[in-house]
Amino acid sequence: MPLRHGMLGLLNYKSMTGYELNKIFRDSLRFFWQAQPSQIYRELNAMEKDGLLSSALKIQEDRPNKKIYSITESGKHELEHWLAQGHVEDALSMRSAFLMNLFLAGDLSRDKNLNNLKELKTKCEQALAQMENSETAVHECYENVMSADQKLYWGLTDIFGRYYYEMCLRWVQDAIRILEGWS
Amino acid sequence: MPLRHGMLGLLNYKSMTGYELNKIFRDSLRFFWQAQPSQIYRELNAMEKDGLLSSALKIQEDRPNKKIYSITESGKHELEHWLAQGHVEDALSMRSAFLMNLFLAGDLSRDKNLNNLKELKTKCEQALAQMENSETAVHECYENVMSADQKLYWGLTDIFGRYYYEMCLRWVQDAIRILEGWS
DNA sequence: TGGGTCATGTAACCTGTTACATGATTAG
DNA sequence: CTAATCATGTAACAGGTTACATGACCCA
Repeated sequence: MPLRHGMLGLLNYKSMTGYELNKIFRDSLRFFWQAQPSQIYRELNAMEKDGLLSSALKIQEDRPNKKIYSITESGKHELEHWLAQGHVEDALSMRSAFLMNLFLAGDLSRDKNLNNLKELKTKCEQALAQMENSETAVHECYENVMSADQKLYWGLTDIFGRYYYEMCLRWVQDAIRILEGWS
Repeated sequence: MPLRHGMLGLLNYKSMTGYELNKIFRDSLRFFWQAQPSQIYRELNAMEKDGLLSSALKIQEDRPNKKIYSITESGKHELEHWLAQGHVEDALSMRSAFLMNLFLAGDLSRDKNLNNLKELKTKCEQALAQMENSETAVHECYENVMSADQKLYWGLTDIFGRYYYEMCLRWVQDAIRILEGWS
């Protein structure tokens, strides 16, 4: 359950609200996991019911009240147990509507397919350009809360992202060349 | 709905049973989409109810009876419409329990993390080795049913798979070097 | 005689998505 | 004056997972 354990891991850095968790998923973890606010709030309830979290209501006057969640001992054990698994099989398996589409794209005109691939090429370039700035994103957010070890592993996921986008760009360039050369 | 349209696309090659569809997902499409038999049978029912498929019962004596599904005109339109979308945004977004794990792996001992990465390295090498033989898999299955165009696009997904596994291998080698050089 | 293939599913559950609702404050 | 931010959720639905059930045939 990566959503649950992702949230657990973030709350292990520091206690926070559902709203803050949502921002982190949206701004920093979106490369490898996406979550809607509705899902986060539902999961927080379930996790508290399961004893992995405790919550404290903070009453505010100028802004809406907030519920600050903290990880419990039981939550820390659960997190460690999950982390030890490694989830290595998962790294090589993907689910891609895009590849499904491409696999079946023989029924579509080559022009349309070329256009789609060119659009993808642009997206790849944009994603790579954005990565140049992203180094700061998590950094700024956690500079003070993350240990050297934690930064190291964050860096490894960042490299994975770069490699992935570079690979996609190389692939889409090759694919366009093949389709164009083929007509 | 990639499952639905994937099934539609396969039934556009030729009519077949849920059992055969399941085998294709398991043997040929598993790189970019996975599906349980239960899900396939449920979806077949829904698709027939929606008028995208028709079915004919074939009674057999030595083996269990089978229900052979065929794509309808309405199903072909639906498929074309879905294919035209391209689903390009989807290509760059991933969901990976492995990367979530790694992102939070700072709480785990470096030894355990190194072991996990070495296991991944082996898996990458195996996946690449398997790919050498895979060229035959879909080929044998569809040699006769696929048009030249269809084979072309199948080839592009195959190249994507290769590139992906190669990228993973390069990454995991770098990651191991970084972790080892760091202690 | 035991395990694999053929062939169908059901039921319960878990996870993810979409649409909606509220209402104050603050910055442009 | 308008849009964004803060902060919480609910309800309904869609899609994916796991466990189970049936029963004959074929091969070692």
